[in-house]
Amino acid sequence: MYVNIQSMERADSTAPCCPPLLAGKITAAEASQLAALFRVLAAPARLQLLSLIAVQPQQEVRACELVEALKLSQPTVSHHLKVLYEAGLLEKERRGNWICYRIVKDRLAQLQATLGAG
Amino acid sequence: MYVNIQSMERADSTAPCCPPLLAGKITAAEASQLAALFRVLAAPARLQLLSLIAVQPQQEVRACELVEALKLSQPTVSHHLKVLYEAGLLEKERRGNWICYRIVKDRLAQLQATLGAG
DNA sequence: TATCAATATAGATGTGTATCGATATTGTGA
DNA sequence: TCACAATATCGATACACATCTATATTGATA
Repeated sequence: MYVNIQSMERADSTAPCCPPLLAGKITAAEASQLAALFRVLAAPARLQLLSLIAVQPQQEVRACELVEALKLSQPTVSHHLKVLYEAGLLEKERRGNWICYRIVKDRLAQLQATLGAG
Repeated sequence: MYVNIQSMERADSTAPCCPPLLAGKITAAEASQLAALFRVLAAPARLQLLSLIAVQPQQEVRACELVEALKLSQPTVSHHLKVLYEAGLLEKERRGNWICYRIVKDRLAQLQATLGAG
């Protein structure tokens, strides 16, 4: 029972994503949802994107800067940004020709919380 | 640059696994290692296994109990337990005919820490 | 409106892995 | 030593997805 992360609905980053992993028996559906989120983090390129965005002075980046930094093709970077966005881990904003991405820290904190005992 | 999780060396769960994701620019190698760890958690069956082990009164389970609980074949469960073990997330101990698994909480805490700002 | 830069989508390809049935291994006890 | 139970390994299959090139879309500006 998998959730295809390439066709995920945009996550609601205000709602808690999942119950703590160790605090009680999770259901198959919960496991599937949580696994889909971890799958988003299970790609080196996406971790590098998050890291790169986090170290920016303004905490945000234009997509084109990330293409240069990652040494991956523009479509590939665009794909990864979309996956992160749809997982609720990034938010974006158009500024003229550019699209600027920021990390949604709350969402990351939620995910972090699931690894605790709750 | 991927790390094949099906042929991972047993992780040293005493050594810190990875730098915090948001505290500085991580290298491609660090991203690859960390992604491999998240890939271990990116399977619903493995999350259910962790959850099931965590709720046991003694915090440990025999493998055969997990087969019944997960409704997956015995070889499949054995495979997932191996992946979790090699990632350093489980430890095991033979007791006669049985093999008992326990969660390595420190390892999980390390992983949790990487999702923070460090 | 036409052009250009930035970003997104489409389609194709190769690889990793979740799952299974069949079989091997290992340890216990008769 | 043999039979049985628990676990692990093997080989095959199907599918998700990371990546690419080519192309479409979008917004700004001349």
